[in-house]
Amino acid sequence: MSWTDERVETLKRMWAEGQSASQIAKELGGVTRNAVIGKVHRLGLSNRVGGKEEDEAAPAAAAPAAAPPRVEPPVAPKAEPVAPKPEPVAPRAPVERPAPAPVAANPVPPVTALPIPMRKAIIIAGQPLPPQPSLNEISPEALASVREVEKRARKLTLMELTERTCKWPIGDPATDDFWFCGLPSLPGKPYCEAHVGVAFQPMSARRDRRR
DNA sequence: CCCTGATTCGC
DNA sequence: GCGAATCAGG
Repeated sequence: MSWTDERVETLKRMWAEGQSASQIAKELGGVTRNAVIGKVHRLGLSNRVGGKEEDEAAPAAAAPAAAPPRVEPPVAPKAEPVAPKPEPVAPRAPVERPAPAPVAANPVPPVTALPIPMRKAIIIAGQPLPPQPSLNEISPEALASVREVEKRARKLTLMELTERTCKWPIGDPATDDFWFCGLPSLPGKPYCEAHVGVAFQPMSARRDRRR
């Protein structure tokens, strides 16, 4: 494989989006993460910050101003089928803010109101999300197992998931009370043993249990 | 052990 | 220019 314009473009885009070198390498295919990192450096965009190099006289303080973290509209936990190019939900990193927006419009800045910033309830772009079967469709044994396991869940965030961590979502995506199981996933499966148990069920058992 | 990016250096 | 090997770290 060679670095065609198109591949370089993809590299630049994903790197700008904050994707890791290994993720980019997987997307591109035919290259290792080392190759990606090497290319990144050669392109001179290793330092993910600063749109443009040097300029030391940087404005000492990037005044807080605290305006960006507005409440995001709750993202519907809809399963997104894996497509050749899963991309749609990636939150574009606002490299540059066009305009500060009408800050003055707000009479009294809520100093004490501290909006929870990190509530990235985004949809995973890897495997499809589990159907979250209703309780009466899960066998009592599996259910007990899952509840037990969820106490030991590693509570990973979306960004911390890898190919071998359980991607079973726990909690309400619309709140901060949300994380992913994160326990070791079964080889080739997106979930850990317990969650595979509730994710993949024989149709017969499923029908028998359904109301 | 899983992962991350940074650097080196033979090709 | 390329990227495997290696380094340094979480």
